[in-house]
Parts: sequence; structure tokens; C-alpha cells
Amino acid sequence: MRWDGHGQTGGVPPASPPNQVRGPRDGDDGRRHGDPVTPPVVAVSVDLVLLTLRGGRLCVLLIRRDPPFDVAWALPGGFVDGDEDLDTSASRQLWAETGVTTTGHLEQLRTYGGPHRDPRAPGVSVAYLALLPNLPQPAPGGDGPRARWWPVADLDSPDGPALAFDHPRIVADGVERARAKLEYTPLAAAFCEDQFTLADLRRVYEAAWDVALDPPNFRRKVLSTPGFVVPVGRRTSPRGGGRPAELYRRGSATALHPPLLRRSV
Amino acid sequence: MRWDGHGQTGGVPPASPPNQVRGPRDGDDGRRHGDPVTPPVVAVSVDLVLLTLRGGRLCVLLIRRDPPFDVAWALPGGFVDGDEDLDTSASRQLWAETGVTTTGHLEQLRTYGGPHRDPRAPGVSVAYLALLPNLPQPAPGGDGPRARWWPVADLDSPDGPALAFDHPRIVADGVERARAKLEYTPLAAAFCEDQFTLADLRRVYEAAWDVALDPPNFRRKVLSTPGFVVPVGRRTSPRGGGRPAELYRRGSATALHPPLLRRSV
DNA sequence: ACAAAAGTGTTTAGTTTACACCCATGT
DNA sequence: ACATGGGTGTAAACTAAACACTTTTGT
Repeated sequence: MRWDGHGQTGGVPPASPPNQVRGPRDGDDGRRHGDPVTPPVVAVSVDLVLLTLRGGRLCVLLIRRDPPFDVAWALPGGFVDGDEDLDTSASRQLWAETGVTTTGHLEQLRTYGGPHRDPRAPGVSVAYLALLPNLPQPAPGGDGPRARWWPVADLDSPDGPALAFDHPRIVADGVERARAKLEYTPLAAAFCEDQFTLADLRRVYEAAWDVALDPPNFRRKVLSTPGFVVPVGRRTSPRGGGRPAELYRRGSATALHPPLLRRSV
Repeated sequence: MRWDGHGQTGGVPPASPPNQVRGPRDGDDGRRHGDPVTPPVVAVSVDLVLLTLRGGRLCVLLIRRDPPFDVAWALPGGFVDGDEDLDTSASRQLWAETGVTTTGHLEQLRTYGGPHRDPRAPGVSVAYLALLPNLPQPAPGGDGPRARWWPVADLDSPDGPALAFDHPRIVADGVERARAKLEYTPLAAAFCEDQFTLADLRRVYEAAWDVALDPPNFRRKVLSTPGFVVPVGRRTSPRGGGRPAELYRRGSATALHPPLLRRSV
């Protein structure tokens, strides 16, 4: 059992030692970052898992790749610039893909790396998850015919899109993260416009979890959770019959107490 | 609004375009990884947030750094080798720090990057979180006098250790992740030995959340959650009075339904 | 008047909490 | 015998689920 605080300092069993050179002063001093060694360097990219609701279905934005590539679809993303933060790079690229700036939600999902994920381009990819309201319109066709929203339920089906690299796993991780976060955070509102009805919010849960929720009980649950939503004081102009619904905005809560639990196992 | 699927392909507002060269075939085809560009490359390191329970307190392993450095303590970690997976690198370095192989739990926490985290060594650091049982003994003193377990409650106090770089935030993120995961996963058992009593398990929650739990109710809750623990069929030899407790092992569940919720807001 | 969607009330079942009590062991 | 910690029982309080019913709109 070693306690020197250096995984790199020798004695490491499974991996072969990297090519590194130690300076005389920065020896075994418990410091790791900025050591005068020559570690392997790689490119860092960002992958975006952009989720939204379209037609009552949870959808992810994919980019079509042209014939020279055998796998047709990939997540949007790109390399991280040298002078930018990871979060900054993610929001920059989110802007580039969707034009979205303020609304919604963007968080780091997970980092994927290792020599096996893309043999031609070793490197790490930091995946980000964004939850967005249904965007204006210019999805398939128009300005960017390469981008398309795909229902996540179609990704496993044979006529669904084939995804490059480890992107199937990244999408799955992002969808699962989003589904889980709906339980204990108020992030469902990130799928909605700035002002929304409780029915809008309920449809987020119903689409993401593929369940039917009881509207009266859902309403009580949301309104009794402090900071989840705040009433705006206005009502919708009803569309095609039915009582106009009250409008709400996101509250200040960052977590739901108690959570809105999924019934599933 | 752009829909070309390339954050790098121009039109990106906040950041300056990187130096990149496009090949004739790999044009604007919706592909990002392995593009024939020359992106900035950086070193990738792993930081380990190793948590355990010692004397009823949640503790984190820190490495002492010698005088040339003004900040005295840092998380264990090191560079990722070129030919290894991120998870592999993390478990390799965990082994190097603690000798631990099978028990406990190791998961990716988050990636920290950007030019401002350590000016002397730009690069990204992938933090991993490990939950470990109380290790045999050789902590401070013995083989590795640089490593020391610090109660996480002492990190904010003035006589606590000063942490380098963004390590305070990484530790805080790891502790919060651990606390949250105790609610809805059976990971409390990762802090225990292979066989443990329900009182051992309860003390994990009490130490991590700094609460007192009612033993009868905790017992019922755990036993009624399918797959949380399985009885071994043996009992402890009691230490200093009291009825011997039944021994349990981790169950097969990966999530707790229903969760064990914290009472706090 | 009727359909449709929003919102309220109520009954019932289930879960959580608090705490009294019993059990098995060391001293 | 008694202290100590493990384990069981139970009644009250709380929470969630199901669904009948009222309100407000468009047609």
C-alpha cells in the first residue's frame, strides 16, 4: 500500500509507466498539476445533448453526416478553444447550434475518453446536457438541413438514426440524467417557455417519463412544493374551448422537497 | 440561428475562431471528432476525492505538499496515460493511493477545466469520487506520511487544511454528490466492510448527513427496500454489551425505491 | 346546450414518525 | 441485576392516489 500521493511515481501495477521527466525541485512533493513532466496531451471537445419536447415527445438534436461516413448521425459539438472554460465552450456551441442564450438549462453531463472511443481521434469529450423549450421552427429544412430533432424513443428502433462513436451511450446518459433530475429539481420548467401553465409542466413529465399523471394531484404537488413555480397573475387565452389556465414562471428553488417521484421500479 | 452542426465553422459570436484547416473531403459534413483540424491539445489528469468514515466523521484524503508551494494540501491524482481509459486511470490511481481494489465505489464526478484553474498548467482534470470503508490503518505516519484523512467538516474552518487550485470546490462537489446519492442509491454500503450491521449502515447516514436517525424506523426502511441489503445469516460477536446484531451484505439494487430522504431543506 | 380543459373537494390507502416495549449479551 | 445496544409493535400524523364534481371558456 502506497501513500505518496502520486499515481505516476512508480509502483503502479496495471498500466505501463508514461514517458515523464521529473525536475529536481518538483520531486515527490505531493503536487500533481503543473509538474514538469511531459504527459500525453490530447484534444478536448464538447458534445451537446440537446433535449426538447416536440409534439409530446422527448427529442434530441442530431446532425446528419454526409456519405463518406458510414454512420449517419452525430451529436452537435466541437473542439474547446484554448482560452475558454468548459462551460463557456458549451454555451458558445449551444448558441451556435440553436441560437438559444438565456432560457432553458445547461449542465455538464460526463466526460468520455480513452483510446477506444474514436480510434482516429484520441481525445476526451466533455458532454453537456441542455434542456430547451420547443424552439421557434427552423429545424429540418430551412437554414440548416443537417440538424434534426429525433424522438429519443426512436433511437433504439431499426428505422431510427444510427449514431456515431459512443454517442448512443452519451444520449442515453443524458436522457437518464434529465429523467432523474425531473424528480428532485424544478428543471421541468426548463423545457417550457418563460411563462407556462401547470398543464404544460405536467406534459413535460408525461413525455419524459412516458406516464399519465393525474392533473389535480399534479397541481397540488407542484403548488405545495415551495419555490417550484410562482404565479404570474395572468391567464392563457384559451385555445379551442376549455377554461383558461393560470400562468406560472420558474420559482427560485434549486431542489424539490419533497421530490416528485416516478412510480416505476 | 445556425443549424450547420459545427460550433467551429464560423459564425460563432463570443470566442475567436481557432486555428484550423479543413481538408477537401471532410468539409461541412456534420462531423466533429477527428476532423482534420489542429485543435489545442492539453494534458488530462485525474483528481480523486476519496471519502471514508473515521470515528463517526466523513473524511477526505489529502496529500501534503512541501514548502516551496504556498498551499499545503491537494487531492491525490495524476496524469492520465495515453493508452488508458479515464475510468481505468482513476482506478489505477486509486489503487496507488490506497491499495483498494474491489470494495467501495468509484465513479466519475465532474470535469474541471479552463485556463483559470491552474495558470501554470492549462489542462482539464477529470475528478472521480470514491467511497471507501475505513482503511486498515497506515494513514498518517508509516509508509506514506504525506497522506492524511481530514474530516470534511474541518475544511471550511480556519485551522483546517488549505487546498490548492480549485480543489475546495471539487471536494465540495464530491461531498454533495455522496450525500445526495445516499438518498436514492444503496451506496451507503460502500462505506462499510463487506459484511456490516444495520447500525453500521445507519451510522454512515448519520455521519454523512449530520443527523440522528431512529434505529427502529431506519431498520424497517432499509429492510423494506428491495435489494438494498441481504442478510448473511450470522451475527456479530458483541463488543461490550448489547445484543449481537445481524450481519448483512450489499444487495443487488442500484437504486432505492422509495428513496431514503433527508429531512433538511 | 354541450364539449373541453382548468381547478377544487373528498375519501381512502399507504407511508412516516415517535416512542413504548421486548430481546440478547457483557459486566 | 443492570447497562447496552439490537430488534419489534403500535398509534397518531402525514402524504399520496383515485375520482367525483365545479368553474370557465369556445362552439
